[in-house]
Amino acid sequence: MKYPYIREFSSTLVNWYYKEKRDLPWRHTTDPYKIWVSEVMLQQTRVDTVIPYYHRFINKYPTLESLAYAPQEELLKMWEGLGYYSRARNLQTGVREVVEKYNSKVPNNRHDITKLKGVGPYTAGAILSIAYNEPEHAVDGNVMRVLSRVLHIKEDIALPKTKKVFEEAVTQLIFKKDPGSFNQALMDLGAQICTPTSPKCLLCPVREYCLAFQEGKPEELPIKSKKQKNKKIKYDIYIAIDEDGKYLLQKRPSEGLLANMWEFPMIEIEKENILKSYEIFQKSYDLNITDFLNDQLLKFKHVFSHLTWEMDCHLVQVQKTSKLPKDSNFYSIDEITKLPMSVPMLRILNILK
DNA sequence: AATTCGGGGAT
DNA sequence: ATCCCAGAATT
Repeated sequence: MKYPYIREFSSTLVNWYYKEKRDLPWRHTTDPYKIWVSEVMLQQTRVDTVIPYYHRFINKYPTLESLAYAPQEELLKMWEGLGYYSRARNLQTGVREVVEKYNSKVPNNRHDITKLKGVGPYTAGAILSIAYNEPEHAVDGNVMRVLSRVLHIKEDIALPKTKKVFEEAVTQLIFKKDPGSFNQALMDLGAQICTPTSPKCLLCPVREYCLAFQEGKPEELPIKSKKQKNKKIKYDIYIAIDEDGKYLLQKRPSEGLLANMWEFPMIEIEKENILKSYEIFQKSYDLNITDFLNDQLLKFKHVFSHLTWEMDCHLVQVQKTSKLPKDSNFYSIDEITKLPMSVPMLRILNILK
């Protein structure tokens, strides 16, 4: 399609951004490493959530090298509560690649930077445009919403191939004097004005260039199809205390959900189970429950994006055993506090404190 | 192309 | 409850 107001749209948008942009921590630097950290944290995560994590993370790991040499458990602890923990592991992998293969210089072209672990099309474009002033697209959900309205694009944004349409659009629209500001302006507009529901069109600096506003129904765009189904899994959680008052913890596998994070032992409740869950627990950890201290310590749900855990927590006294399974051990509360744990496990830990 | 990965805030 | 957020990796 032809969109006749490219120059006016782009300069108007950027001028609005210069005047109205939010004062965010990562907007005080052009260090590609720090921009990288911020962009990874911001993946599927709100600005307000990221800000305190960003400060603490940069304070702890101010340089590529400091992150490259950090112990993974310490890194995960820094990421604790932020979610999508593979982002942290992939970021460290990517940072190590830069230190080793690129002499600690973050690549300044899409070909090389996209090869880095955890750096996809969006993050590549964000780093290149913001840190290196390169005219590269950075299309996220925000940008697709804004441009679906401005350009009246009715293709399903849930389909992977649709993103190309927006990437090509940005490539044509981008403000080449200041690509980083242009990309961030699109996102700021999406966050503050062109919101998912009830967009503030009367405050929009580019509404006279917006085809959806002219059509009268900007809130009906973008079009997005699929909704994911949410499976439920029930667990009995065993908070097991030994004779020394220490608690049994299990480290999760190195792949999959909450990889390498610690948790109180979880026994999935399945209908076809013949044994009671406490029997399975005793058998798996090769120990004996000597006392059921509290069979209704805490019962709650935790909702992930693609599944829900229903957790029933039991406090039990156990006899210490010398043959615990791999990656499990007894720890004091102080020791537990230093280990990375998921939010539902932190909730249990808080009850114990 | 579809699924898997967290968690929280807005509606 | 539902949506969606400065997405990427895996299948």
